[in-house]
Amino acid sequence: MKKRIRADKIFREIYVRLYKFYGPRFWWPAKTRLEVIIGAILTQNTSWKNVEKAIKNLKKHKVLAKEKLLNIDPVELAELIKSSGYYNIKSGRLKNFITFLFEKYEGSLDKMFKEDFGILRNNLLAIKGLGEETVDSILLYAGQKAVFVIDAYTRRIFSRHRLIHECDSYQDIQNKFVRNLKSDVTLFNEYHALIVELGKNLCRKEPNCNACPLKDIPRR
DNA sequence: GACCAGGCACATC
DNA sequence: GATGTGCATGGT
Repeated sequence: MKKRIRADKIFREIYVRLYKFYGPRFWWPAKTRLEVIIGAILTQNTSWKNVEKAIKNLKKHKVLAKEKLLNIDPVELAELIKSSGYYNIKSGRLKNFITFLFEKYEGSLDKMFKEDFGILRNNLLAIKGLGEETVDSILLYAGQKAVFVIDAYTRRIFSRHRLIHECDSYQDIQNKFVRNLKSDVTLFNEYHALIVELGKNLCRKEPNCNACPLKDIPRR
């Protein structure tokens, strides 16, 4: 009878392999917490390169500031973030977040992140346009909270190794990561960033490529 | 020109 | 609860 390898060993091994292969990712690629949050919203179903252009444009027009975002006309904002796609929708989503921040936390990210974790996560999820992935990215990368972010790459890669089912709910997949890893902000930060790196480089083009750092990870 | 990218809301069944 | 659709640019 073949001995079944413990899931936590595999989750750990995948992390170690990716880290050795790609090295630290220094995520999130942003200078401020506000920039992280804006990036998290703009990158919804969009390549990061297109988001970078939009953020650069916001900086150029000196709009990358809370009060400015609060007061700018949504149509004007949409124009500035055009390169990130879905610009009308995303302009509204940025507005929704910033309005929430001022109404609930007097425009202070410090106050917001001092909120009880469970309450904050639910508050953020109640904002129209912020789903689980966006909210968890904000909590982890802007708020330094130990939350594991699940995205399309995570689903694809981990279902391929039969550690999850691709159709599992977000919550189910997240629970699986949390159960099998030490709860640690730095680990969660790096792990998700490494998954994205792998996903961007190899995942679609050559799923069984020999150069893949996970090529002989045991499948369950 | 087709396909994809670090999602989400909403309609319909 | 599952499934389908609209939102849109820019790179390959």
